[in-house]
Amino acid sequence: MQTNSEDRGQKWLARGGLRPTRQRLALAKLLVGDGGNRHVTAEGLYADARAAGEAVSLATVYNTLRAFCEVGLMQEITVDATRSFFDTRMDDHPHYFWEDTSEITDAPAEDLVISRLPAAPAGAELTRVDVVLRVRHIA
Amino acid sequence: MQTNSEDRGQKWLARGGLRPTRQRLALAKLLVGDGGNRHVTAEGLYADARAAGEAVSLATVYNTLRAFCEVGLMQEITVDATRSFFDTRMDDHPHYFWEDTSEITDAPAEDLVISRLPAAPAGAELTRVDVVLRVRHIA
DNA sequence: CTATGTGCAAATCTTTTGCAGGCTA
DNA sequence: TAGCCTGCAAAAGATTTGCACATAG
Repeated sequence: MQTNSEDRGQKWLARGGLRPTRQRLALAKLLVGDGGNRHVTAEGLYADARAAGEAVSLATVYNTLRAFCEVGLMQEITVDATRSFFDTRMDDHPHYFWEDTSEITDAPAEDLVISRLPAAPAGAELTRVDVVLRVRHIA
Repeated sequence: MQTNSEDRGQKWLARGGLRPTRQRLALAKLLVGDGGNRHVTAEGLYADARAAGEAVSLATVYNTLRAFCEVGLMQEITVDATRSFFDTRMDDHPHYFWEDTSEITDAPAEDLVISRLPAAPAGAELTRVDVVLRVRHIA
């Protein structure tokens, strides 16, 4: 129901310590309102917001996604050199990247087992391991 | 020696079935002349070419890298949303991405063992598995 | 000779930024 | 009220493209 998804967005936003402005609440609701994880591009979220009748500018969508990432509410996923994707799920998990439609979906983390991993080179520390399974719809 | 690296570039180019123009030979020589694998950006290779005294335009570098990828001489690596990287090594291998300097280096493939991998979703086929180890220089 | 390839500049696309006005705490 | 936010438009980067000229086969 509506109220529930609004609450969820509000709490989520509060967790990041960000001011609950109208625009941020609207975007938060779109992002976590239904509970599921979303993988969005700035343009895509902007389109969703407009479709939902929310008045938000594209620049604000960019700034807001960036802000959400900075406070640890989301993370950026790099799979396509031409577009940035953002994920509401914060744990380290693998993704499917659909090359023909440029979409991202979660891959089942329990089905990925890395039994050996290269160590970080001397003088370096490992910050994250990105695993992207590139897939394509069968013709 | 010079002749050797020129030969190498020439043969490499021929393998792709591309016409050996002056510009392509120059870039090929820079890319595979010393035998090692290179990870370059268009801007970076352009700078190298100019430094080597080769007259090549930036647009041609872009077009040429794209052409090399199309004929299977190189592959694009996606690790940074703002820049495209190209790799002369064609097998599927992991990379280190240095977050602080935006550089890419090869990670030892033998140290990566994936004992279980998520299957491609129904109706899809797996084309590649990208593994990027993000690292950072220790302060 | 004909099809490709090249170079320049302009165009495109995504993302960021400057600045004036608006709103939360 | 003070400081953070927002929106618009302009700026900034990276990459691509149109078109006239050059060149490999």
